[in-house]
Amino acid sequence: MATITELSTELRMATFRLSRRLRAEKADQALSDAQLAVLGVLYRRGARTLTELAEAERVSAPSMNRTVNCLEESGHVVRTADEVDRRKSNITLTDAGRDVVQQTLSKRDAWLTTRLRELSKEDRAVLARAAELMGGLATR
Amino acid sequence: MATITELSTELRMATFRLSRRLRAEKADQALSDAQLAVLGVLYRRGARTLTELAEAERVSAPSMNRTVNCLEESGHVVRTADEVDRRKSNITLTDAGRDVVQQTLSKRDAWLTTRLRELSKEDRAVLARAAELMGGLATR
DNA sequence: TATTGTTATACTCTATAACTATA
DNA sequence: TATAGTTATAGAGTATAACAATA
Repeated sequence: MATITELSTELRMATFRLSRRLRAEKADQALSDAQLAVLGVLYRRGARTLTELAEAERVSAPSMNRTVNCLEESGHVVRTADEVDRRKSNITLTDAGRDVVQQTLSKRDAWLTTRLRELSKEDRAVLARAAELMGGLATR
Repeated sequence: MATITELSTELRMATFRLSRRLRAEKADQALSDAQLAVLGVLYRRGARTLTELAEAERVSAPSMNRTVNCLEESGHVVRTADEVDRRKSNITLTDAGRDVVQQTLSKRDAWLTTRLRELSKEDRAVLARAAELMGGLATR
């Protein structure tokens, strides 16, 4: 890779290409991408407030509120009033929500996991570090 | 990174996150992602019919029809009746539509280049290799 | 006053079903 | 009959503005 500009173009194209390919592999049609993303955050990081979820997904609070409402109505999450700060409500996964995450994550990652297995250990280490860096780029 | 499945999840999320951030860099904020994607198809592949655009973006014909209507009203595309098969209409970019695509591509690269300059030479090398690997994954 | 969450409102994207025009 | 496009209708995700409750 000769220049930073060239790296930029290559990384942009590779990111869009992989993103598009991964989106095409969407397995569970019952839940939307936005809903599954929220369940994923709660699954990996535990209970979160509405504001925290909105920031994590970089959407507005009213937008996240609507998504959480849907998830609450479908029984995948519950709101619990915060004991200390009563303005807050902690949003947690129900057993059903946890099951959905566990059952769907493997489906969503099946395509990618299969391809990652074909790579060397060293290449996977590169991608692991790259995932961290890409996450950092996006939040800067 | 303990398992390949975990790497898969992290890489997928990082890819979606960076993809989303890059998509936010556009020449005209009034254009949605779906609209810009259609302009991109027309820019790269030339004139297309409604059905072809719907298939390219994997959405229904009515959904694409609505998106094309918006683009037509904003002056980014034009419909031209097909001379041979009068059921069809060929959708083409206007000069304004072409400008938006070109300006958006350079704006995205500019954003990414700025962030890449803040990284170490080693981290950029990781991303360069990762871009190659990601490209390979997507085409496999 | 500031923060957290919600409601009100509006726009886009998405879909399926049904319709029109043309082949 | 079949195909290309459109209209009708409805649900989800997005936003901003304004509000209520609490700190």
